[in-house]
Amino acid sequence: MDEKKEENEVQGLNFIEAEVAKDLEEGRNNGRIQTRFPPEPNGYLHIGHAKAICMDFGIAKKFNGTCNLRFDDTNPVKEDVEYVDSIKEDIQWLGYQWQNVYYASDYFQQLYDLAIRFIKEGKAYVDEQSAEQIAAQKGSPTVPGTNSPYRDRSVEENLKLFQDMTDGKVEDGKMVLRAKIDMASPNMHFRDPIMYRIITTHPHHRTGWKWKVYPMYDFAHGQSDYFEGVTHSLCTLEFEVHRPLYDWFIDQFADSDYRPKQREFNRLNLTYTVMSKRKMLQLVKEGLVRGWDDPRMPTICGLRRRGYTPESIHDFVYNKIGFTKYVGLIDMSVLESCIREDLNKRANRVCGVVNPVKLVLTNYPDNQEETVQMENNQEDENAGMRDVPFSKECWIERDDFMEEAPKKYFRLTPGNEVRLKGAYIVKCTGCKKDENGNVVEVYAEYDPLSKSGSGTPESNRKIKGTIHWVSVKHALEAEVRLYDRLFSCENPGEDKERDFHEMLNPDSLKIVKAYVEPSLANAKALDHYQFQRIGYFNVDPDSKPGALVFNRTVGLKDSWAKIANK
RNA sequence: UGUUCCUUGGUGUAAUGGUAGCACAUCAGUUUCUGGCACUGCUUGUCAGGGUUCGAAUCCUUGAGGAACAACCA
Repeated sequence: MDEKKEENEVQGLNFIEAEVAKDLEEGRNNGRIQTRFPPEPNGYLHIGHAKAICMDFGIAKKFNGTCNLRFDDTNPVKEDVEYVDSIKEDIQWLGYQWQNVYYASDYFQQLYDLAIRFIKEGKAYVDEQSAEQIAAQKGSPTVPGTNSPYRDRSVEENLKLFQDMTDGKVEDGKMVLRAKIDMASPNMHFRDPIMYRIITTHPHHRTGWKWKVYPMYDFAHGQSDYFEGVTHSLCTLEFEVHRPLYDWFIDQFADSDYRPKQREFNRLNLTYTVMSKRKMLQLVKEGLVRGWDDPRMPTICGLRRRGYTPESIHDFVYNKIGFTKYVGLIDMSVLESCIREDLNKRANRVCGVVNPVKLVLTNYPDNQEETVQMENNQEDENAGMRDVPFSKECWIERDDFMEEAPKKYFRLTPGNEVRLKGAYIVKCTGCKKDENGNVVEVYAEYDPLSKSGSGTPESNRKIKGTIHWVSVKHALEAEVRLYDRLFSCENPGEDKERDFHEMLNPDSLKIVKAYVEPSLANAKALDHYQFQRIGYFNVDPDSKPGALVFNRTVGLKDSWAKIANK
């Protein structure tokens, strides 16, 4: 019985959750669960961070623990408050709330005192070689390193020199504090890792000019976890090699059985985009995108502006990609299917014509107009109906007319009938072309008895094709931004041969003039819609009444395009 | 020729010694006043060899392939 129950509990847990469950069961750290999300405030959060956020906050939620936000702000050269604010905003938008906000810089004094203790115990020394010399002595993964000539200084000398570093008496780069461990260790991270370096050129965004020495990641992260009482320090796979050092540092000074546990999971890689901060920064700095929140960026703010919902991202992370130790590459189509699924339920349907051509109903009275009713969302029974004006001339998609159509083309072509969504059945009679052969107007005759919902036998006729439309007289002009993948190759981050710029998709953004139905006049920023038969769109923050701007979040699946391409 | 980690359909992920399943993608249908949604069905998989076992994707072993690590970055 008990065995059965245990099995059920382990079901559906990823490997990290399973380990946490086990720790809990064994009473590790008094049954306490505490995690942290530790971003460095040197860039905007991206979808890969969203995965880590779901893990860190999700574990705390699932096991009744707490999760804190801790900024890993140990390098003032790169960090800035600008990023602190955006990071907080993005986490909350994703639907998570931290227990406390902490900063690694909160622990600068504590870390410093600990460094002094290491020196006094003969476990750290001041090295005054150049970065190049130190690197040369490190050896390589296959060749052991050699000891620094300064490795065996006296405690007193080390203490004095570290004090000089602290007091700003030493120039940047002239001295570092290193842990004295093992220059021959097969793990490179044990070859006397640097604990402190001197930075006097930049003020810290929180401590100003107070400190001249700053701790390195390996000496700051694990210790911060320990000071805070973190029980599970979850991070990505590249830190796996750091784990023995993480444990080593803590073992040197821990005074109880409590131990934080670092565990690693795979980071997210997505096709047709890049996730490295360096490359994203390059995209922004070089103006290759319009900013960190450009809807083509994989940033949280970019996805938000693009029309992604927190729910869709959560579904993607938890139910679609999972957490493992295998470094894979997720197809963008998986993310796209998540947002389609979410928006299918919540986005109201509207008519928007993105590539317009005029349709004239030759037998419809010239000045007549009328109102037809359309369902807002047939996937949501509470969504209701709306009125849409109809008249003799309508904008329709260029793609919905072909003078000479192939088989299985169910749209307008001379002699063929289609249903104008929510209105009438019309029969195509021809078109007008300009001197270059471009279609400028399409002609059709409507069947007055076929009005949708009228219940007449004519209205109930089965017509193979239904197209959307917007009355010319009532149409609102809108700017529509059609986004496509940012890169034209699957894994731009991996391709070291080709230049980054060459791999960019030149058609990642197309801006078009579109016509939308008048109900959209007061659409608010970030509102989601489905432009029927076209795709999901949301209102860009640039949008204003009278100057509407829409972003294409993602297109609808288009099985006609597949047939047509064959 | 070091250390650590990884390898299940095209992609990602389940199966925790006992029926290899799911999602996305693909293909073929049904349905449809969205060529959407929904529904049905097809195809495709345990990296290789050896061992333990009544039974192995799972445990052991050898090999192959891949990743991370040589920043005064995190």
